[in-house]
Amino acid sequence: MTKNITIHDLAKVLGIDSSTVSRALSDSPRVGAKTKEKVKAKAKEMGYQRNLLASNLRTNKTMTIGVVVPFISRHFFSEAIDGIEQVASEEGYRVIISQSRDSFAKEKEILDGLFMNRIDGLLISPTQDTRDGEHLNQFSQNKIPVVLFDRFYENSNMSKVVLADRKATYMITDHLIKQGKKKIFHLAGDLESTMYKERCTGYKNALFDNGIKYEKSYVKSIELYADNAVVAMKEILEDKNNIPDAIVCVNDVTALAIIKYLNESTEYNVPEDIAIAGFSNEPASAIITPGLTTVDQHPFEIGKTSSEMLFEFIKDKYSGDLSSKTVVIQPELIIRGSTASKVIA
Amino acid sequence: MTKNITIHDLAKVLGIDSSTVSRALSDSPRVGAKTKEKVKAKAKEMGYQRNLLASNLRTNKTMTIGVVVPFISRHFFSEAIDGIEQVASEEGYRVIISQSRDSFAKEKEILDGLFMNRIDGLLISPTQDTRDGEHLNQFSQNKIPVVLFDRFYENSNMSKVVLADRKATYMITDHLIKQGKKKIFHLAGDLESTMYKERCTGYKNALFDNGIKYEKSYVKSIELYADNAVVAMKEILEDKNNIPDAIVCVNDVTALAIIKYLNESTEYNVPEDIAIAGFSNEPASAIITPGLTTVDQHPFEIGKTSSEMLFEFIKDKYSGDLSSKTVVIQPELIIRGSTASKVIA
DNA sequence: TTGAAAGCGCTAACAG
DNA sequence: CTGTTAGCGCTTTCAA
Repeated sequence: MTKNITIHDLAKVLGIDSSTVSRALSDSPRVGAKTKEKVKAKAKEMGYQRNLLASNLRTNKTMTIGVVVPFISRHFFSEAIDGIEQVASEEGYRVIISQSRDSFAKEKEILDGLFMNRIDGLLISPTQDTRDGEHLNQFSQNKIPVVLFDRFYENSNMSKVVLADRKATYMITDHLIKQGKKKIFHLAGDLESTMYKERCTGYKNALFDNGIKYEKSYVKSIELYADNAVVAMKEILEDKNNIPDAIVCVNDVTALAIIKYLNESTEYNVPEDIAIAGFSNEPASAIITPGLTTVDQHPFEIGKTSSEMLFEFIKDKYSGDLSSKTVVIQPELIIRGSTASKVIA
Repeated sequence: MTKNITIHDLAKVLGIDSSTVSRALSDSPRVGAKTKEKVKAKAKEMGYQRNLLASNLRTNKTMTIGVVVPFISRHFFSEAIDGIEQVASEEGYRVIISQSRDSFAKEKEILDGLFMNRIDGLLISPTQDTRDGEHLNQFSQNKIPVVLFDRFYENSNMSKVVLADRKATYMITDHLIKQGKKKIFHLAGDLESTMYKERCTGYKNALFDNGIKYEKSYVKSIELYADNAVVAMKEILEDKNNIPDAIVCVNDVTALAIIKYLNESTEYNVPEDIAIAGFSNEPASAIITPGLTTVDQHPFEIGKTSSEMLFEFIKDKYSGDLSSKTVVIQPELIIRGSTASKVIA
């Protein structure tokens, strides 16, 4: 191990004090121009690389933010991370990314680790099971700003950037109604979760505003995997007297699976017999035939916005209150063939 | 800012020395059981959180690895990162993830930053433009292990985990030939890049081994975006006397775009008239109709394997040489409808 | 404009 | 089993 060279090594070689070297390297105005040059030249020559561990310990800043998401590889999160990383990198910050795999215990562990590493700020999209922000207190108490994004828990007064989930499903459902659909089912996720509850509410509200009676039995709550969606669809089709003419799915994966299933293995066609709508605008939704009507969550923008908010807080550290702030990102309805009305189709 | 409490605070309260506290907290065998308990209880009571900056500075280890990829949100990389993060987390390491956006300058900047943060190991999938490993020397010189994954540069003697790219396109091309295709084009990427060159070689070799003459004009090198693929396809179709019966695309995005274009806007159908094959097995390739024949790169496994290799090196730090090691991941041919032969179709 | 000196919070000899 | 002591490499008063 070639010993890393330090400011003391530089100082010795140059015959000056290490504090001067330190100042020179950080462009302090309190050091002579010639000295500065000499120091920098020597530093480059000797391949000096500042030890940020020492620097951070001293200054109690790390220029690093933590990001915690349930699953890194999910389209939504990887796009959001892209946005976060971009902003952070412009601000000169590094990003530590961890995934909780939707385990509350792991999330807690990660947060402790990040705290011990003295991150300057935290962006987190909490676990499904995260029902309160107890484990985030260590950050707030030490004036380390926290911004939640996408997911959050109720009664939280922390700052957050979220999608107008309710509005999104409202837009979709309303669109279906305008296409002439009457019997609209909703394939929901876990209704204990704030997010899926909101989406369900959007669906209900759209029905209500259009004078359509809400039928509780039209809402099927499942674990959101492709296979489960097909199973649920089969069950729905068993009641021949009660075949839906549209289904509002709470994500794209289930919607895509249902389209494939209906078109390839049943007598029902999409969209002629049953219209299908998804949620997320994943890449595949533009590829399938017919194209999947869905809603774009603008994940990159959510990441970017939450990250920008975080840096506002980081910079305001001394000036202001870290009072709760909420930004709501607007969904965008993407209309494709899977919900075309019979007339148009 | 509630001042963070330190081992000294604990020591004072308990009336013992801070070094004993330190030992107790790290479960050193050289401290009494009762003392250990007392210390730990007090630590929990007072909400003590170890300052890893100080610890790391002292031990010269950070329990952190760096990961650098061109684009975080690309399916391949986000899956690979998933694998990396999983292994790292099991090993008790944190992961700093950065994206170079395929800019060599940014990559260099990132690496300097990671070095200054004294990461314990580095996983990197270099930029297209990275032609040598000069900027990686600071790591190797300080015995910080580096593992390249997916991409690498030629003449590098660094350890790496890569896909058998050449074999992958060989398998695809061979499959097409077995399906009776004779006039097989290749839609390639930048042929200056090692990876795309390899893929092109696989295509050529398969032709050769099957006694089919290689026609230089059948290889079109483009920037790999959907739009460009369609443009290239149009150009190809202009020569009515020379319509291909199959196209080996160097990625899925271009293949998907071409299938959509051919089936929706031309007289040619996939696979009856022209068979199309992709590369990557992205989610959408299973969704499109017909399904896209492609090759799975096992990105998660590539990430996992490279990460495991890195930790081997990290642990071997004192025992052994960091000699160059290469693991080649085998591609998996995924056959779907887009290359079905006329007979079968 | 520069130097001297202290200390961030922790760990690890060494000593007892 | 526990305490003393030194120091990781840096920044930052304070003094000159």
